[in-house]
Amino acid sequence: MPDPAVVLIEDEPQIRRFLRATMTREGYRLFEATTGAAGLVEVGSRQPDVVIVDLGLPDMDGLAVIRRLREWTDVPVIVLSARGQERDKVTALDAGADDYVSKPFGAGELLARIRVALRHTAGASHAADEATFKVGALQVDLLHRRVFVGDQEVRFTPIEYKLLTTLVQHAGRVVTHQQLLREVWGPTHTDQAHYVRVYMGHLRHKLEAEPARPRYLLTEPGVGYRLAVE
Amino acid sequence: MPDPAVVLIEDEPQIRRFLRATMTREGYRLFEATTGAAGLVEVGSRQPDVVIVDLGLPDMDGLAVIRRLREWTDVPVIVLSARGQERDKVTALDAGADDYVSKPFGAGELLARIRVALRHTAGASHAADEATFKVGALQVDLLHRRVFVGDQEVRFTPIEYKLLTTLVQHAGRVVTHQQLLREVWGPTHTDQAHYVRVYMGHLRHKLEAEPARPRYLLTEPGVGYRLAVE
DNA sequence: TCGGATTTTTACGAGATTTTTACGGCCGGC
DNA sequence: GCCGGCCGTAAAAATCTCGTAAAAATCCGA
Repeated sequence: MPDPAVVLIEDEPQIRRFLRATMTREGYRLFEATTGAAGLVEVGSRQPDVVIVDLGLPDMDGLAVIRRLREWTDVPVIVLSARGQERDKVTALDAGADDYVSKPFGAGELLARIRVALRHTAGASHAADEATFKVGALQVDLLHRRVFVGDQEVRFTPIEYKLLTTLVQHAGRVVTHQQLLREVWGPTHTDQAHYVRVYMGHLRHKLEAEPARPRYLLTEPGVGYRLAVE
Repeated sequence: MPDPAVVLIEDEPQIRRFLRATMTREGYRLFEATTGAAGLVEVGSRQPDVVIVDLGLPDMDGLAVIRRLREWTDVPVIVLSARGQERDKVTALDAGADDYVSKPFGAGELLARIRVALRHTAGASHAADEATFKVGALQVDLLHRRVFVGDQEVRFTPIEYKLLTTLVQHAGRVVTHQQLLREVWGPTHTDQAHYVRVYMGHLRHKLEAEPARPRYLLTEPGVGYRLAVE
């Protein structure tokens, strides 16, 4: 493996300088971003092996950054935070973070936790996924939250988009009604199976040339739905 | 997934009691060991989804436990420790631990970190699950829930598919009517033996070249059915 | 607060699936 | 040979699922 790449999303110059020094000394390639928005772009373009994100960012909540990342990548995310409250930790970890380090932290500990994260991805091959999914004329840009059919952009409501990305993450495999309800509407709505039918109708209406004969959004009768792959 | 299994290696009765209460309440199956040696045995026999190990054990160093575990398993290990020194954390993490929680800790944080560990293994098994059953021209792709005869895809209703996969899971062995009814229709229908005959007919009609002379779905008269292997 | 967008509910017909029923053949025991 | 149980097949009946439309409730930004 070449030197591991790390994206650091952090606004405090002091901490950035400190980490830049340690990380480069340890042989990491470090890419920095000072806002959440810039960080998301950086992760998309650099495809790093680890992301370190501060919870207190100027433009958007660090939690939102984690959730946006998790829409399209499984890259390990380590949270830095000035707040050491248990509630903050639980929220961040459940939002998709892999580790949580409270400030002030020691360089040694952070580096050790980065090594743990790298060990994890060494086993799993798909550390850095592709950020756009394509099949036929359909194109889903998970990084920028944009969807195209041919060169025509299609707009979606939040639930429609979440439903689509859930299918994208399991593209080619069947996703059960239960799974979709849990992922999109939360674990409390797993009995409202008709929600899925209604919204799958919306998606087909917007994406398919012939909504009644879907090419991408396939029904698996009695089980759930499947997004076609090439 | 059934309830996740956790092995706890910890000598302090107070902490054991505390964790026993919280973990069972959260729906985990907890197995306890009070010494490192017993812990290693417990992990070997229970094959848990997560291991929690205290660094200060009476018989052997917690670090040694971690190293011994890493000789043969990648199961996530979360370290509990009274010592919060950075040096201890680095040593434990580099020895193979996946996470390090200092005492005193909150139940919420530990549970959240356990969920992170479970997420990791869920993703890993996912990728490794390249399970497809083959015999002759028949091909059952369990991961994608697709079945082929030759290169022709065959579609199945939920019950048909469940019946087929039940046979696949015991391929080469006889599966009794009772067993099939219990697995497919649930324990309340074990007296409707003709269901199996009707549906076995469907399967043969869809899979066999000559349904009357089955090559894959064999009848074991008076007992049940058997799926042929090479 | 208003108006539009979005989500949640409700209803229903077409079609697929499951369940039930019926019947004919086969085989071993009597 | 006759009978009863087991097996396979077919088809009718009951039930459930899916897609669709549209009304009602809710949310959200101006």
